Amino acid sequence: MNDKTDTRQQILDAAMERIKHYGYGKTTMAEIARDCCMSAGNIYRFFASKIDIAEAIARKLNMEINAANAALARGKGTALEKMRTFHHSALKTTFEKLDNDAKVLEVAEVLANERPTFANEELAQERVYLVQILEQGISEGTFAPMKNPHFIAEMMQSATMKFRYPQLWSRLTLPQLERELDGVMDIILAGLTVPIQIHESVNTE
Amino acid sequence: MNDKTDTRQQILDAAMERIKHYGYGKTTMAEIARDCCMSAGNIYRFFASKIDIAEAIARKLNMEINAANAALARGKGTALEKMRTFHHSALKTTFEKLDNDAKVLEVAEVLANERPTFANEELAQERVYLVQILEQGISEGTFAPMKNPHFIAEMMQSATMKFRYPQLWSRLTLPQLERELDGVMDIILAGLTVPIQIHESVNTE
DNA sequence: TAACTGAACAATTCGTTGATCATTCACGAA
DNA sequence: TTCGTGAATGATCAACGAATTGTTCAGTTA
Repeated sequence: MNDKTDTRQQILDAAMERIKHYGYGKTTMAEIARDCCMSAGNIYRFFASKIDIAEAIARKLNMEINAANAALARGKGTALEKMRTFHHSALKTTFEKLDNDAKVLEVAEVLANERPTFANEELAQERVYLVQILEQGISEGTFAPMKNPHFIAEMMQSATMKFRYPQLWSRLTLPQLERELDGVMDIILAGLTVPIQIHESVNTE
Repeated sequence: MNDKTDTRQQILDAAMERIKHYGYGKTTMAEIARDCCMSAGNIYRFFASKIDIAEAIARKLNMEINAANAALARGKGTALEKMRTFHHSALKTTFEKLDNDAKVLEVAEVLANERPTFANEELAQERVYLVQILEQGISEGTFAPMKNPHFIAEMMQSATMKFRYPQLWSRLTLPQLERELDGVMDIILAGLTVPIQIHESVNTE
């Protein structure tokens, strides 16, 4: 059983190395196999398809981010500070990935196309930490009590969606984006200090 | 001089008709010319390029939207109502365009690539109306006085960015999107009732 | 039995070629 | 001069056979 996970890991390492250098598209199963001194066919005993290898890699990277977010959520600091830090480091991580090696972005793009639910899983996981921070803020008295913190977390993700998609940053620098994110957070955090009004339905006709 | 604008308009009409039916890519200059009983070369006496025709069409459509927004901004109703209506009709318009004929979206995409500043111009125009509504809200006492309404308007656009890009709506229905937009607006509008705190700088390291 | 191979197959990409199209321009008609 | 033509040009696109690559599987090895 340990053999099995070892070989699996070996394949993942070889794939990660190649993808970092050449990108997902230019990395072939035969090459990954050669790096592992095995046949291409044998890889399929460990991964059902090429895209599954990419997914496994992404899942690993995300686990690190989630661990950092978990630490942030339960660590020292006010809920306000944590909220800002949370979103700022998400932005910074994405930006630096884009800056250093665009290869990571290629994987993200392919994954978004072929595994449409994967990004949603990630967002759902992130919301767990957002809810923790929201609840801390409520018990601190910074945030007004809210009926459904999970829904609020979803809305926060919605409002900061722009900062997740490099395609939407037409030539903006990191400082510009950070300033913009700060502005959005100013409004949102102010909004959370007030009891949220349930809106009346709006007629757009 | 009137001949000139007439011919120009004739070209625009023919182009719009063809693009609506066949899309931008599948509409050729020769076809537009034929519809106008002229040679393809002659079109270039009125438009510098094919993409300029698309831009002129988009500019025309946007003028209508801007007129509606201007009417909304100066019309009856509270600032809160107007803010919601403003964003809801933007969403609804985009959604319906997507639903009815995806051809319009093709034009938007090509335009975004070849005329990167065009979308920014549109956003800037939209902000003019947002600022008017914000100022109405301030004088009504609904919104807290703010140092820079124009910046706030920019942040509102940032936070509602998701609702402008159909590519980000992975199979969401209009009611789902509307509910989400309502949630985001709930938080933002709540935030605007409170004096915005200037955030402290955040260290993400 | 479990791990693995390599040939076979199907799907996708690639490279070439011919056609189409946007754009230009020398020239003609009004 | 103004409005227009239509042929020439170079860029882009579509088509299609060839090559590459992802995936499967009968069979070999240990």
